[in-house]
This record gives sequence, structure tokens and C-alpha cells, in this order.
Amino acid sequence: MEEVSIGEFSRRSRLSVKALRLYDELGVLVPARVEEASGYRYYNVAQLEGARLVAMLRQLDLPLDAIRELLACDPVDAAARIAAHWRQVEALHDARRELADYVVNRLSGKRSVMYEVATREIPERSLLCVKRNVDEQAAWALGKEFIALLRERPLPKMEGRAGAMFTIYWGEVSADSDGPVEWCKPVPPEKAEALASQYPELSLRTEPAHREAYVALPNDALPAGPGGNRSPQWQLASEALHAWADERWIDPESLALKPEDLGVRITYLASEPVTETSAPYCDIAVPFA
Amino acid sequence: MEEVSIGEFSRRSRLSVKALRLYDELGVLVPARVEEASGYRYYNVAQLEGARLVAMLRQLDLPLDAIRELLACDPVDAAARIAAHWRQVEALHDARRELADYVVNRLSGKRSVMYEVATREIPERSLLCVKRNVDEQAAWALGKEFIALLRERPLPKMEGRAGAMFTIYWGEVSADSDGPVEWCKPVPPEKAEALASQYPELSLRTEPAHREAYVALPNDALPAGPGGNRSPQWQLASEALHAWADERWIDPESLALKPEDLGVRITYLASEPVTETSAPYCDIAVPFA
DNA sequence: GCTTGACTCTTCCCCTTGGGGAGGCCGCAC
DNA sequence: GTGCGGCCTCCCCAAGGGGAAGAGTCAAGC
Repeated sequence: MEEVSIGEFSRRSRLSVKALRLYDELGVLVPARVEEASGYRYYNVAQLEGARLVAMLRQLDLPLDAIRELLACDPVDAAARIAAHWRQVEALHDARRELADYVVNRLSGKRSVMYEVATREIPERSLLCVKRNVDEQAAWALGKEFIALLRERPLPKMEGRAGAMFTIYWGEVSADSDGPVEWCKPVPPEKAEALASQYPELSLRTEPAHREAYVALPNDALPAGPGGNRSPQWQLASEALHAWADERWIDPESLALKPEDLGVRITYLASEPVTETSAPYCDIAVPFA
Repeated sequence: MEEVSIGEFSRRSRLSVKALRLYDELGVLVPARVEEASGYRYYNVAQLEGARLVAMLRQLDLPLDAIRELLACDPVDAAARIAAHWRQVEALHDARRELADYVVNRLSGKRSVMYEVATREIPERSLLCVKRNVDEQAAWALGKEFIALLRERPLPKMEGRAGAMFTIYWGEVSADSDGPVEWCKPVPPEKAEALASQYPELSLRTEPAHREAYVALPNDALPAGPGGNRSPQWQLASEALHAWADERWIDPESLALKPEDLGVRITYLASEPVTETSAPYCDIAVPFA
């Protein structure tokens, strides 16, 4: 039970004295003993292991609150959580790499858009929808709910993109602004009525024929994560659509490409159900007249 | 010359009103016109492009000061700088990935060390050295100077690790603590005197025979970058050495593995000269009795 | 012209993870 | 006694905003 002063502990753990005092205050790394009279902190050498772990977790940019919780729980569980966190960091990093690429290329004049914009004709179609006001947090949950609902009861297969479900962002979705957001699944018109009666939770509507401008996203990039955080790819795609509209002198208003990106649609085309780890094909589209 | 209010500009640029006011204050993105009477900011729609760029650069975590400078200089030059910055980010990310791997594996009980520790016998040898007190900034420069010096005049080839130059950190090297640091190059003992006279800038010394414990670093990981920032790999290697010493009940003192990692040596073995982009084989070693 | 509601202004305090320094207490060596 | 090194607490600072308060402004409708 060898005790060391804060300075000694600092050298051995490679944490600054300042940081150690902060960790004490926040309950992340509490000295084994604090002398009442002097307030001197004394650490047990056995605490070094924990201190090194804290140092490493800080290098991974985990906030101190998270570190405190991790230290409190089972190591195996903690490992799983760190792994999950790291996956998120990796995804963000990949998206940022793409963004950096784009910025460098554009500034150096090599390329002005990252994603190709294409257009497509959408015929009139019948949709089973749920439209709800949800904020950033609830948006992801709504999607899961919708997918689960569709899987519950049999649905006629519609092949390819024609049958792919999609979402429409009718309003801004952020932490303090709650949509609305609509999830839609195309169904064969002739069976629409019958299916609608099977899905009392969903509403049936007919979407008129129109055209869409769209960009396909790299298939490992979901436009929004479970936390609701919009990935930089969203920005790249939006950038590409704006540039495309500018080039063609299309009025953004008639393109439904409002500054706030309202009315934008995201199509998900997955052979397998969407999970946290498997991302489907995605594209971002805006209808235009 | 269409002018828009800050709210409108905020929506179009996807920058918060708060951020826009901050950028104005810091001179990063100054509104085209500020009405004297009301203080209202009015932006030119042509500024949107710049605003979007700022938004993207912020996503890449560039500080506002850097962004201001980038906007001021030539786009092509800016692109080069961003690319350089991104390379640094990538290197850091790679190192952190490894660290995350290690932490997860250790916590889940799969593996307790990341790097293998080995030992080697070092015979008595003659060294041409330069030892100087340098802080974090100057350390890298000293290395370059040393390498340049050695390349200037002919030196007998010594094959393999026996001839590899290395550095010894005799004292803590950080922003406010300046070593000393010693750079050494082994030379054949029989030619030592003759060579030393050719290199008046270097001092000749004889290192006694000893043993070293060492870990090899993955060859894309320099232990310290040009900025002097120590990569997380350093931590992993040090961790491995400590664990190894603990396992063998070797007193860290006799291992010269002091808490502060003093006396630690880094060996560089390169067929090609070390540049900013090509990393040589590296290992981190500590002598022991 | 007036009202009203939506914007916008400045100013102040808050967050996080520490770094830096001032001023004071303690023990130890000379 | 005195100097020095370590340690304590307390306060200010950074970036990049978020949020609230209180007041002023703009534009549309009546």
C-alpha cells in the first residue's frame, strides 16, 4: 500500500498535476487518501493502472463524464461501449475525409462537385405513410418503428427503387425543431386499398407524378446517425444539388430546394433490413416542376 | 447585389446566427453592410459561397484563426494547407485507432499488451554524438540537422541495426522542458578517431556493453511528429515495456525505465533518408543492468 | 398611422478540459 | 532563520458556441 504524492503520481501516470486535481474534483480519479489538515492528496500506486487507462481514454477524446461511467462499470461492458464509440468516431472520420477531399479539390480548381446529380421520373404512385412531428432524437426511433411495422404484416414485393421506402423532411429536424417527418412505402395501386385496411396505423395517399433531382450517397454513409447527427455527407450532397440547380438556372423555389432543404427526400434501398451496422443504398432527392 | 438579413443568411448557409455574429466579430466572415443606426447585419448573397466553405472547414475542426488566414490567401495555396492539415489528422487518427484497439482488447481481457517486448545485447561501441538541450519545437530540427550533417561527409557503412542512428532522451522534452536530447551514430571503433576529427561538431564517446529491452513500432508511426506531438503509440510502447518489467519483477530503476521514461532510446533504421512522409523502422528501447 | 409579431441587437453567464499564475502553507536542508 | 521545492485553493483564460434577458427594428395587415 505504497502511497505517493500528487507530483510523483503525475510523473508516473503522465497526467499533469492540474489534470489530476480536476479528475479528483469530478470524481473520475479520486486519491486514496486526502490529508484533512493540509489537503494534500496521496495516491496509491495501485491506482496507476486506472490513471493510465484514463490517460488513454482521454487521448481517444472521451469526455470525462463518460470516462467516469466507464470506470464504474464492468470492464467487458466498458470495452463494448468504447468499441461502439470508436465505430462512431470512425464513421465521422470517414465522412470528414470525404469532405476534406472535396474542399481541397474544389479550392485547387480540380473539381467543383463531389457527387453526380441525376434526374429521374417518378410516376404517380400509392404510398403507405406515417407523418409525425419528431425531433432529432425521436426521428431515428420513428424510422425503426416504421420498418418494424412493415415487417410485421405481409406486403407485396415491389422490386428495385420503385418499392424502396423513403422519408420526407417536411420541416427542419433538429434538437429544438421537430419536423414533421414522413416515412413512406410505395405499394401497388391495385392493392393499395386492401393493404391500407391492414395497416390502420398508416395513412394511404397518392403522390402525383413528378421529376426528382438526386444524388446517390456512398453506401457506407447513412445521412443521419442514431444520435440524429447529420453527417458531413449531407452537406456534400446538398452542395452538389445547389450547384446543379445554379448551373441549370433552375429557380431553387421551383425545385423545392429551399434554403433550409425542406421537402428533401431520402430513399433507402436495402435488401436486408437496416440495422445499426449495415447501411443500405441511400440517395438524397428533391422534386422539381 | 441582393442583401439578406442574418436569419435568412443563417438558413441558407446552415450556420447558426450565433456563429455568424461570432465570425463577424473575429473577422472571419464580415457582413457586406452593417446599418449604423440599428446595428443590423446584412449579407450579400454572393457571400454564401464563402459561408459554406467556412462551414465545411469548421466541420474539419479547423480553428477560426486558421480559417481566417485560409480565406485570405490564394485558393490553391489554401488547398495545399488544408491537405497538409488533413494528413496530420489522418496520422493522429491512425494512432488513435490503434490505441482504441488496445484499450478494447485489454478491457475485454483478450490481450494485455499491444506490442511485443524483446531484448538484445548491445556490445561496446563507439558513437559520434551531439547532445543538446532542446525543447519540443527544436527537437525535430536538431534531428534534421544531425542527419544533414552525417550525409555531408562520407561515413563507413555499418549494416543493419548495428549502424542505425538513435536518440536518447536524457530529460523530459516538452514545450517548457528542454531535454537534453542526444543523437548518436555508431561508427567502427578502429576508424572512430579518424572520423571524429572530420566531424568537429560531433563528440566521440564509447558506450559500454549492455542489454536493452525494446519494442518495434509499426513502421508508419514516427514516435514524434514535426510539431513535437508525441503520438499515442509512444504510450502503447511504454505501456508494453512497463508491463514487461512488472512481469519479470525487474526493478524499473535498474531498467533505467524511470517513471518519466528518461534514458529511453529511439532507434531509426532507414535505407532512405528520413523525410516528412517516409517513416523509417523505429523502435523504442531502454537499457537494463 | 398604428398595432402586432417576428427579427435582431447587445450583454451576460454557461459548457468543457485543462493551462497559467497569485498568494499562502508545509516540511526539509543549510 | 531562511531559502527552496511541493502542495494547496482561487481566479482568469482559451474556442465555439448555447441560452436567456431586455430593448430596439422591420414589415405586413388593418
